[in-house]
Amino acid sequence: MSGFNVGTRLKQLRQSRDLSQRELAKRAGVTNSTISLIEQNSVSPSVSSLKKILDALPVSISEFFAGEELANEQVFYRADELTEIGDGNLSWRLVGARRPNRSMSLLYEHYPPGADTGEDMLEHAGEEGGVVVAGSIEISVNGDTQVLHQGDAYYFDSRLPHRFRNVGDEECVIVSANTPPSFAEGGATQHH
Amino acid sequence: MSGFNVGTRLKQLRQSRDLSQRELAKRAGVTNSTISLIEQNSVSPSVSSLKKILDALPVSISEFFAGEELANEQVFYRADELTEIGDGNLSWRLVGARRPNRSMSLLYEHYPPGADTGEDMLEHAGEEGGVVVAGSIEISVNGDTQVLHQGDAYYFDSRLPHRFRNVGDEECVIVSANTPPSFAEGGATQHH
DNA sequence: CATCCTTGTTGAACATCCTTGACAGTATGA
DNA sequence: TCATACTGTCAAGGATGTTCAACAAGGATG
Repeated sequence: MSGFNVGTRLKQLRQSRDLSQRELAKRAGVTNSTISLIEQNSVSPSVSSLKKILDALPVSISEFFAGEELANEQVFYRADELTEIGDGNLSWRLVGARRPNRSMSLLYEHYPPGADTGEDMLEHAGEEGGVVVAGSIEISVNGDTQVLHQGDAYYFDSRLPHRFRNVGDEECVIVSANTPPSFAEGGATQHH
Repeated sequence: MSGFNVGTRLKQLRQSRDLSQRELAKRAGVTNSTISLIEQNSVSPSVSSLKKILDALPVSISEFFAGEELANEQVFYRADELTEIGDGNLSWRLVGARRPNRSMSLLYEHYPPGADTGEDMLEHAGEEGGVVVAGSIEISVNGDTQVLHQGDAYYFDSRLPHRFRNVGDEECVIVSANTPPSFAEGGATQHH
């Protein structure tokens, strides 16, 4: 069952946009037969063909493939069920399992006064964003440093070097989300 | 530039896991030649082959393709900069632009007492999760109904029918994240 | 040094994907 | 009714992806 139903997914997307196989094919630069065969799962398209087709919808490839699996998973998490991944310095509570087959990870972060994410700037794949729920925090992204207060928010590409530090004198609470899940790997070297 | 560098990306992933082409090929059930050719971008693999290979890493296909574009985007958002998308009934504040080329959307949600997401159950592609920051909320997912309080959290596949309702007598505040971005499409019909 | 193992690459054969061009089914209108 | 235009499907062959088997380069061992 490695196949994943590419055909059905494509058909849904095409029909939701009210396109005929021929119309989509024309925009994508392939033939209608290609679309037909793929939709019937008669062939497993090459990535290049699929990309051409998705570009014409338009739908990103990652979007196309997002949202497989995941069912019969835990939905609700009581406050004391969140997995603690703090290191004494600061407290991060992860919503859900540590190696979830999920497209993002959700964190409930608590920074005591003076806490930070370490000396080095963090850089990793994915995107992250969050909302400051209480207190204030100093965030540096790609050389730009700002202090955010309650109700403020941030969002950036995690490949940009970044760092968090609580420069206030009260605890800072942030709810944040990262994609792809940063805490998926076993290693503890990579924070945030 | 429709190609996207599949080969380089695969090579990075393989090497980061300290696998040889032959070892990965063996686990994936393909030949080392296939890996070699793909990594050199000499061919654009079929989806089925690529999936076999990624399964062996393991890396999800969507993860593999995630993280293009996005740079020079706004990073920090002051509380009053969040785009309001409430409908009088409840207040949702979106972190970032309305049609971002992003892998998730981040929301600062405020449910007054009695507010809900409407009569019908919501169902859409993607995943969503959140943390209750203040107050309490009743959430139904796939027939399972729970009341979450401050510090509690949730995470589920958005294709499962779901609904939110504030059954308490104080405002409920939630920070939530959705993927893929739910508010990407222009239509206002689809909530959450 | 030779030997052995591993690495990644490549040509020829084979398997699969993709296009060409035709076909049947349905709907609209003259 | 006939014509036209649209829909999706399919067989045959050309184009592309994949395998098999051989090869060269590098490291380790003796």
